[in-house]
Amino acid sequence: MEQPKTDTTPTADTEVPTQIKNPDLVMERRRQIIDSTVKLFIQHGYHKTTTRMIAKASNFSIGSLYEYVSSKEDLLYLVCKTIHEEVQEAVENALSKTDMGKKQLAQVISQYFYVCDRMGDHILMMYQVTQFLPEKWKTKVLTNELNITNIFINALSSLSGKNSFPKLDNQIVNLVGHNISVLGQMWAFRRWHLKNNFTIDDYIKIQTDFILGHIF
Amino acid sequence: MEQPKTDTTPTADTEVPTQIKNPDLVMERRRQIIDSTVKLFIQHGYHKTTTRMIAKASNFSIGSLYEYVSSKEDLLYLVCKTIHEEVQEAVENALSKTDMGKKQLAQVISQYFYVCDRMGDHILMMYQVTQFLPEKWKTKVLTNELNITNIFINALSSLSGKNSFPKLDNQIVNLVGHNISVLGQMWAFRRWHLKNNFTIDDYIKIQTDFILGHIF
DNA sequence: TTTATATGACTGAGCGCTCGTTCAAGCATG
DNA sequence: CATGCTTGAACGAGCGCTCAGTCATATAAA
Repeated sequence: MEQPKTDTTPTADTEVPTQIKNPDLVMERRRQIIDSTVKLFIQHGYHKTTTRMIAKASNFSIGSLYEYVSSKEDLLYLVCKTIHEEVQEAVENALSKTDMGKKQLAQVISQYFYVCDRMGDHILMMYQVTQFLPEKWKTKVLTNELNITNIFINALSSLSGKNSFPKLDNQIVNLVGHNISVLGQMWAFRRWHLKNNFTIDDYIKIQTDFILGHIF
Repeated sequence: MEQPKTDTTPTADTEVPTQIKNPDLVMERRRQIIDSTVKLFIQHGYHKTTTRMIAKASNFSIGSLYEYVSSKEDLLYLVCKTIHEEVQEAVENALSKTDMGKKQLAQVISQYFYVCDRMGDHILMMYQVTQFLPEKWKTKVLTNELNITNIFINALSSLSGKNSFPKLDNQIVNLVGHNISVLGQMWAFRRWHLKNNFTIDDYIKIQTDFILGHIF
């Protein structure tokens, strides 16, 4: 298994500094802050969401906010990280239930696409917002993104050559993994059109056929 | 043919107001402005690009800038529109060369993907920037995006049922069109990973196989 | 041809405002 | 009293946009 290790220390990391001594308090407060921030970012975007709005929505003063988080950019990073953790967990859950046989690939795809449906707002927001991360955090966030894609890649490669699946070259497996990842996200970032023409179940059905090459 | 009509009045539209009387001058100056703005937006993003930077890069005073363009948001719209026109033209060019037979679909995909490679910066920028458009303009920009996707959809549907292609249901054609569109753009917005692992020609080769169902 | 006037492109200092961030002072707990 | 947490007024950099004024050129009058 080439499964890359993902550090999933919930959010108590020392990565982002804080003035507060009690680490439990930090975790609890940051939860609150991140939760309200996610909502605000989804609703207004990064720039139109002010630190004051965030403070108010989390029932803090701005002063307090800056005790728990050192800058708006750092907060943005925490937000991205939390969302990725949520997606990753959901996907891994879906994966653990099935043992990668023939039709199970379709299962995994389907589960993942449901996650994308449920978290559409979050996914869209991530697309819009990663650009504002300082380089240091951007790299980390892209790594997290890659971690999720790697789940598919690993699933595919564990399948390659078995159960009437053709033996697939690494490059192909790699790219197909990315395709699955992106076609899921596409449901989020093209929903302005897709939701008018498909239900999520239509979408899953057709895309699964598409991915598995049943169309042409 | 369900080809939707696309208004391709270059950029002389009355859509975006100006104080300047001479329409030729408006066209010429706006060209300059849009050109430098595209570069700046690609380099710094929308928010970090100030109107003063734009003015300087176009060899104007800010005052003058605002004679030709009524707000930064309007300018953003002009930028998006111009890029879409460029993509659309390139795609239509590619399409007109081949007469939609069997292998020509692969040709079109390949041409489109080359456009996405060449205009990667622009495509990425559009993804990051559409969110800042006022609703009125956003709708128009999404329509332009759809126009491009429709080129693929029309190509596919003119192909459906002929030349050993299966007869495809409308929904499927529709979605596959979007998939082609997005898989092209993916080369731009995932290049942080893809460019390390594929050349554009690798990418085209594998994706074409993928789309045409030759993989599984 | 010269002079007076009108036009409209162009200039850039500056207004009004927002926003991220800080810090001196307050409060609660042990 | 000390420590740890909270508060919100204050700061100042930076932004989009305006507007009173300049200047080159075109037109009209003499």
